[in-house]
Amino acid sequence: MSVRTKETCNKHIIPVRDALEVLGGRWKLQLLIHLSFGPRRFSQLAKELSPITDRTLSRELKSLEANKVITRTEYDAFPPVVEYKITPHGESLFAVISELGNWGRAHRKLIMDK
Amino acid sequence: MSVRTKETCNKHIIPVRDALEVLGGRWKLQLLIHLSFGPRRFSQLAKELSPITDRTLSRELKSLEANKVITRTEYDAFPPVVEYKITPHGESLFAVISELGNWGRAHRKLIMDK
DNA sequence: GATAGCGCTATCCTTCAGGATAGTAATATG
DNA sequence: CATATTACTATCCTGAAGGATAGCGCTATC
Repeated sequence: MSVRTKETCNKHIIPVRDALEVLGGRWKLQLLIHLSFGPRRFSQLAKELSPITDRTLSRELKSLEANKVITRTEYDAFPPVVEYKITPHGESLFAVISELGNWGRAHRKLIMDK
Repeated sequence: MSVRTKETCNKHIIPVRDALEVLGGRWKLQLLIHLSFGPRRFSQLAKELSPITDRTLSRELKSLEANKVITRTEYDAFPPVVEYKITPHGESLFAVISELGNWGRAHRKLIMDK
């Protein structure tokens, strides 16, 4: 352990932020969970996550893909067929999601009880 | 396990969201980490988290207090003395913060390499 | 009497995530 | 020839988070 400069603090904080960013926003978590049940096509996700808009779904998928948490596979067909699928790296997120859920349940209990 | 209706999905998602909300935003995580080194006064936090504004610091502290993650203690003095301190419930967050950090570090490595 | 110190609150402003709506390419089907 | 289908993109708009700046109550010190 080194001294508590702003820099050493940030070194601890940045990876936490990175993780929070991957999960952040209104849709990424839901998206991930739906994809955890198996690969999905764009329109299928749009239905399952309704009322998400196409624009937003498209952006969120790109963000997850950029973070290598899902893959995008395009098949040569018309109308287009594109499949989204969780990567092993994406799977590894579920351990921490489950920890967040455990804390969240304890939290809810504490807050609710008087 | 029950069927995968929107409702059962949400039941899993909501506590995760609760946890993410407690940590969310630009400052709460930093605030928590600084408080993990010991109780702090308002102006002390303002300096340590500079360039946070008073307005924002005040709101963030209230949010953490409402979530019972910190306590606020007011001493009878002038100029005012107010002390903020992590609760045991707040301490319990650090386990999941550390998990987030671990995933974040692995993530950064994966994304950076090639 | 002016100024400083602490822990705020009030007002105004900017930024940005995400919603609403519409349009596109290329083919198949009626 | 019109229409449907799929996976998007383009444009415009709203609401909410958070920044900038100023002020307040009460006392102590110069």
